[in-house]
Amino acid sequence: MKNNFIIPLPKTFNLALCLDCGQAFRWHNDGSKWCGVAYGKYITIEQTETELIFHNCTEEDFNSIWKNYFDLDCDYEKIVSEYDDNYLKQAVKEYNGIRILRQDPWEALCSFIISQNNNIPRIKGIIERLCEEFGDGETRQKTFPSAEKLATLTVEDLAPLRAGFRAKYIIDAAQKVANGEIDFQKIKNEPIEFGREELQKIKGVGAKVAECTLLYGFHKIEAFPIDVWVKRIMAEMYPDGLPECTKGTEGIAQQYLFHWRRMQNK
DNA sequence: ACCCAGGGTAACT
DNA sequence: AGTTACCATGGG
Repeated sequence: MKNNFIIPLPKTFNLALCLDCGQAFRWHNDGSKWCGVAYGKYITIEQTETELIFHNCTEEDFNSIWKNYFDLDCDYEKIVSEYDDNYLKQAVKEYNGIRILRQDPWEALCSFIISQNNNIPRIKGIIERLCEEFGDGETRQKTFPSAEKLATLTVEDLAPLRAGFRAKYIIDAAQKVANGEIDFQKIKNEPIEFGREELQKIKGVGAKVAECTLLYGFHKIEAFPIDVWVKRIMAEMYPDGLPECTKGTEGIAQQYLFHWRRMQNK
């Protein structure tokens, strides 16, 4: 039985919002704790009034995985405090504490390929079946299968996922990543425009999926994915474009606006 | 039964 | 260069 690792609740941090605002698809709430897998590790996390509790977690795992995953070195308070726009201020007022998770690039790419023309509950289902079928580890705690693993499979092998027309896109992405045709290290280091062009060489990856991959998988926070909800936001609120205060951190504004606008319809 | 979903592709004008 | 049908599947 390992010990828990506990830190004071960071400023501008809300665990439930981070994990359930449509950027990551492998987390679920069991009542008080959030359970999920990232970077090959299963964990349960709990947010209290004053603390963040990482259950069965060593200090080493916190420092090498979770501190980075939750982007704890980034000063979100400073970023959202510079919003001088009424819509953004309202979104932050209602949903303060959303952060852009630093997800694994391959998981982000594969997840958002699956997301196309799909709804979030079903995206989660397909990804869950993908991990259960082809990931490693214990049931319900399996790792996200690597590109190398998926590159050995065929479209027919993916039938149990019920991913529809997306199956062929998953295979193509896995092959191009596994054989080095797509170089994640270079995408990480080069300006965002390189990643945009590179990722769209994959079948089934267009502007939007590329943008999501760059934002969530490579932490290019200037990326600005435009899905049907953001399209509505732009038409309804920003016909002349985003306000100046979001320059350079458009992806963070996007996440607040996306979640805010989606919640309005419920 | 119907419309829609964190879109992309290919085949049209 | 700018539209549009079609793609699998299932949630609401």
